[in-house]
Formats: sequence, C-alpha cells, structure tokens
Amino acid sequence: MQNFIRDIIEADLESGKHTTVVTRFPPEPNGYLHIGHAKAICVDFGLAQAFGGRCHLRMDDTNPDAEDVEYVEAIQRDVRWLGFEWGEPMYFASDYYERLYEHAVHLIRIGKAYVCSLTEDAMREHRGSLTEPGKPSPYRSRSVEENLDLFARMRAGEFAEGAHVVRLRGDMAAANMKLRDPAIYRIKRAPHYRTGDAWCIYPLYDYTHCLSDAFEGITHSICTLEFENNRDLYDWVLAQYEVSDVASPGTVPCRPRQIEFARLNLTYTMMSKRKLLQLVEEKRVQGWDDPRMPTLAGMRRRGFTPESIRAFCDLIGVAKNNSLVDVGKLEFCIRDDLNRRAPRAMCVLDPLEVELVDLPVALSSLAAPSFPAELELDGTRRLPVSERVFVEREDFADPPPARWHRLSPGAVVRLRHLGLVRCEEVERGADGAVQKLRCRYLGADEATAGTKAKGTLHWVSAQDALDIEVRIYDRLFDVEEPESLDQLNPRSLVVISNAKLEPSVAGAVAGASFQFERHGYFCVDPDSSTERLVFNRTVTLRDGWAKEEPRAREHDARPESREATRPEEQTRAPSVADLEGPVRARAEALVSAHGVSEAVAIVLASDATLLDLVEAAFTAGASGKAATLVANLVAGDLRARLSGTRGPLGFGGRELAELGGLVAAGTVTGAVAREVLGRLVEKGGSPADLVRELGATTLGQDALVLLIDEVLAAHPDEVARYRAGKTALLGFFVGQLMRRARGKADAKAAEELLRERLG
RNA sequence: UGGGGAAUCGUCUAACGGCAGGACGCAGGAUUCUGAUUCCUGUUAUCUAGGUUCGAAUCCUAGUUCCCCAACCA
Repeated sequence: MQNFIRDIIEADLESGKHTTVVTRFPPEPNGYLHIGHAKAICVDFGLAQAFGGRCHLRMDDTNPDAEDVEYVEAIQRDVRWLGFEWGEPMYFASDYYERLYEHAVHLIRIGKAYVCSLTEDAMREHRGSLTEPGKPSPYRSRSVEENLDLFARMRAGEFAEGAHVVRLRGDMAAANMKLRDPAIYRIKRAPHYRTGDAWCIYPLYDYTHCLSDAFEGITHSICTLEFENNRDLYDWVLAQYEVSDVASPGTVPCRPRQIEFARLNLTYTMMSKRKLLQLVEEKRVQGWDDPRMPTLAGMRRRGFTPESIRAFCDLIGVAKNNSLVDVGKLEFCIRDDLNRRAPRAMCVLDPLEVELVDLPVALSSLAAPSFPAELELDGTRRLPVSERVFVEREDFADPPPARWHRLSPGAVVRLRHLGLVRCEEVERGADGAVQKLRCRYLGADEATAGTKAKGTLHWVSAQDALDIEVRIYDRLFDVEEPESLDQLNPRSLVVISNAKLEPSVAGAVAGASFQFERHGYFCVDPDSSTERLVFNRTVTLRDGWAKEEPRAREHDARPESREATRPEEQTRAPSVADLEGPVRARAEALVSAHGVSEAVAIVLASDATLLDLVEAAFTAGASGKAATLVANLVAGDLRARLSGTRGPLGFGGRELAELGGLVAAGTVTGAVAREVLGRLVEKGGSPADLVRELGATTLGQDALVLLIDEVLAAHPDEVARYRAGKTALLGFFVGQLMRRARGKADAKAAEELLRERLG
C-alpha cells in the first residue's frame, strides 16, 4: 500500500540519505493499547518490514505517576498478538535517564538550558498567549555555574517538588508556543516502576523523545498529527548536539526525522486513553479486556483476529486528513476473515419448541459439513435429531409480514441439513403467546417433499442441546462521536443465559471462533467452564432481512425529502481599484497598458520585487503579447519557485523580456518557457542560449506528425476507447505527445492534428 | 488576535500539470440448504471564487470550513 510516508522513505533511500530504515513504536505504559495504537503499530512496524529495516519497541516511560509494569506486559502481549516482533532488546526511555541527564548538563554548559524557579502559575503567565509573546523568566540569566550547581542539587534531592525546573533557552516570542522555553526536567518525588527511588527528577517528553530516537539510530520517527507543533522543538533540541559516533554528552548518533500522520477515529468508539481508563476505574465496563472495549485485549476477547485488524489498518490507509472511519469497515474485515476460518454451528438464542411429526425413526443423527461447500474447507460434525427441536422464536410469525421466508401457519421451510417441514399447528398459552409448534416432516429435499421451501432455519435437537450462556455485545456508545460517558449504550451487553447449542461444539476451548449460522460469529469466552460454555458475539452476519424488514412492514411510503439549500456565499473577485497607494497606479498600468488580468496585477502589486521585475522587463522591451506573457509567468511560475527562500535573482528584466519575445514569436512554447525560467532561477544565463542548449525551439509540422504517429501506435487501447466515444482521452494523447516532445510541441496544433487523425 | 496542519464519492483513500481510480457502504441482478458467502452491474466526489496553462484535484491569489498548540502529561 502506498502512502506519503512510504514516498518519503523511498526518496530517502534513493537519494542515499539512508541505507536502512529504523522506526519505533513508543507507547507510554499508562494504559492498554487500543485499535488506534494498532494503526500506529502497523505503520511503524509495517514500514520497517516493507523496507527490510527494524522497528524498536520503546516504553516512553518518563512519568512515574501513571506508569506500571502491568501495562508494559500488556503492551508486549498485544504487539506480539497483533503479529509484530521487535527483536532484542526492548527499549525503555527510563534506561536513558543517566545519559539524558548528561545531555541536559551539556545544554546548560552551552547556555541553551537553565534552571527556572518560577512557580507553575508564574511560568504560565510568563508564557504569554497564542497571540501575545511571552516574557523571559527572571531566572533566564543565571550563570552556567549556578545552573549546573542547581541542577546537580535538584538531582540530589535538595529541593521540594515544584521548586525548580530545567527549561530550554528557546524564544519567548516564538509564534510556536512550544518554543517558549519549554521545561525539560521537573522534580517529582515519586518512585518509578523501573528505576525505583534512584531519581527524583524526571525528563519531559519533548526533551526525552527526540534524544531517545537519536540514541537508537531511528531514521524516521513517525507519530500522530497533534505532535506537528512539537516538531520544531524536536529539531531544535537535536540541533544542539553534534552528530558523531562517539558517545558523549555533546553528541548524538543521528538526526531522525519526525513525520506525522492522522490518528484513527472510529464511529461509535471512544479512543481517548484517559476516558478508557475512566471506564475501567468507574466499572462501567468489566476491565481493560471487556469485549466492548476498543482495546486490543478487549477485541481479542471479543473474537477479533490479528489478521482482521491488520487488514483493517491496510484498508483505511495513512494520510494527514482528520478522518472518522466508519466502524462498519472494521466489521467488514472481521467478517471477511472469520468467514474463512470459523466452523459453522447452529445455536438457538431464544428457543421455541417444535414437535416434528412423521420424522423417520431411522433418522437419529446426521452428518453436516462444517463449512459451506463453496469455501472448499474440510470438516464435518454430527447433528443429533429428535422429535423435539428448538427453533428461533423470531423465525415464526403470525401473521407473516410481506416477503416472509420463515415459519408461519401453513408455511413450508427447510430445517438446515435436516429437511423440509410444514407448520401445521400452533399452540398458544392463555395470554396468546406461542408456546409450541407442530410441524410435519416432509422429506429430506424438495424432490422427496414434493414442494419448495421459502427459507432455511437453524435448529437444535431439544434433548441433545447444550445449555450455554451467550453475551450479545453491541456498540458501547449510542452516538457516532461519543464525547462523554453519559452516551453509553445501555444495551451494549445483553446476556442470554438459556441459549441452546448443538452438542458438537462441546469441548471448544477459550478463544475458539464459530459461526452460529444466521446469527453471526461467536467465540468461547475464558469465563467458560467444562459444565457451561460462555460465548461472546464478535459480530453479526450481514443481515439483508434486517434492512428489508422495515420496508416490508410499512408499505406506506414515506417519500418527500427537501434537499438542503446551501446558502450562497458569493465572494466578489478582487479588483485593482481596491488597492491603495502608489502600487495602485502601477497595477492599473499593468492592466490597461499591457493586457494583464486584474488577478495577476493584484498578485504582482502585493510583491514589490516581482512588480519591479516585471516593469524592468517592460523597460527592456517586452511589449504586447510578450509583456502579458512575462507578467503571467512572473506572477505564477516564478512566484511559486521563489516561495520560501529568496536570494538575489541571477537574472533581470532583460532576460524576461527576451524570454517573452521568444514565446510571442512562436520560437518556443509556453511549456519550454517555464522550463527555461526554472533554469534561469537556478543558474541564470541568457534565455536564447538556454533554448539553444536545450534544442528547444518549437517543432515543425513534419516532426509533429511523426510524433503523433508514434503516440497513437504506442497506445492502441486508448485509441480504440477514444473512437468508442471516450473523447476525454484527447487530453491524454496531448499529454503523451508533450512528454515525448519534451514540451516542444505546439499543443494547439497538435490537438488539431490529433483530432483529425482519430476521426 | 498568533502559529502549525488539512480539505477528493455517504465513508476511507489514490492520481510526474494529461483517462478523477480503488475499497467499504448503498441499489439492482445471478447463484445459494445461512435473507450469509461468492459473482456480476450500477451509483455518487475534486471546499468556494478568480487567475495561469493547449490542458488544473495538482501551480498562483483571495476566501470558507475543520483540526492542533498557552501541563512541571505523552
């Protein structure tokens, strides 16, 4: 699968910037991994795999308050389960504490960090706001010696929490708030789950992460969009160190590049770690591995396979758009996977007793394939048969709605694998509720039964059925984009304690998946015991009837929809008359004297350098068509090429005028002119010489015809499609021609000829 | 009132300035002992307005909408 990160890596490999690829997946062990992390894992590990590189697993554990070994172990389990190997060793930011400390000392030594003793509130005030610059901390000017001493004493535990922090000496006026002297070390008297009481100062993310990446030789540090603002800081910190293989507090082994992509959002799913923790802590769910949780542990328990999750991650792609993925795509992936691996079984969730009359006595059991024939998978199981069976209560209706394929008085249906039956009697209780059906067995197939069945129903033999518990899970939240825990779906779990399952499934182990035919995919929950199986519903089958039912029930149409009328927002095209000051006159002259469009004139008017340049070209002789051409070229192409860095230009009005003249005279095409302009920007020179060098004068008629023949010969399929009516291909042919001609063909003439040729 | 990002079918995602493609969904149809699966067929999109160009999703200008940034979290 192609995405923009792959493009970047491919370019880096091609250019020789890198010869191998090293990525990393850096979770903080303060919670369980969820489906959003799965996307990140697939990106990080997947990219490394695709390029034959490595992907490190690193615990980003710099905050002792929230982190725990339980989470470390869960993370390892989940990454492995998803199907990725990180090899040796596993990395921990906490392993770098000493080295990070020394690297911070280096920053202090070179005057790029200082100890600040402002309170947290005071620091916030000094930081300014999004629109106002910050003020420097009064402690910013402490001497290197004092800073060194203070930092050492912070480490030694001489100060209370909050008394001091170490900050970078960034830029308090920076538009990017991250650069306004961010803190990199704080005092925290909390034991760390790995380093115990060894430290009472802990490094912060922006400082730790980039250095950890660099220590490990990470080439591409891939993270999510919300870190875009942190990238400047990431680069800033690394820039304070020499790149060298010699490990020292002033060096770093490499300069990784941070690349951001959009994190996963899923409909009906809460992805915030904080909120998930809250669900667990407030016991709104039964734990991190509750099958309703979007955690990998929960999804595993629910019956998702690692393959299905990886397929999902492939399906949704990697880009920078903030997107909200329909959870239906996930469901598609798990159905698609389980269809091929889950053996079929019959399970009645809401039993309705049926007495079968005329059942042949010899028919005490039958063999049924575990998979439908078209899957071509082996396996059979035995289905016991008896005169009392259970069918699904909702498979009987009286009266039946339109297009009903199931049981109703007098209806003939097939009992899967067993044969056809006709419903002949309905027993009702005093309240009118159906208690029992009596159906006549008609034969094993339509031929022997002498009639056709509308539908096929699942069933189980009453005396042989296993009593099981089934947990019917539905989405945890009611709304597409849940924001609060008030939006929990009260019916996210429905427990059915008296479901009837065919006996062949007895002995299934926890985690095993089955398709309960016509219901969905279910897997054995670890809560199962030898006496009683417990199943989780992973996902339903696609249900065509569920979609059709409402329509069948209500013939009364409900048409009438008024489409939304979009309020017309009309933006008026700007005019040179809106300009002010002396540029207005100059812009007006462009329009009136040189045939330049207002839009182009306005662009030029906004940039003094460009305006001067164009006017210089006029002075140098560009007039008429050439003048317009020059103005357009400068406002469009040149502006684009110059955006960002702009040094002195290696050419001026004279060259532009010359170029414009060449085009106006028909000596070169517009495409070539743009090409020449590019060269002019790069290394200057004379347009006429450049054109000569490039051999770029416009092709004559004969050459053009020759090329057209080549193009048509090279693309017979397209020619056929064009002649079949796909005239949009004309542009394609012109494009092919231009490529072959390297821009030297007169497109207008070519189009004309092409049209003739193609008839 | 700053800075950084992003806008393409209902959804997700592609397209050196040259055929707007794929997947999911949806709608029809075929096959079917799961109203499943499978297989056809169809459906629908370049945020707006200008400009440049033979040709713009792509380049330029202006605008609109959405996301992120002011933890001693990551």
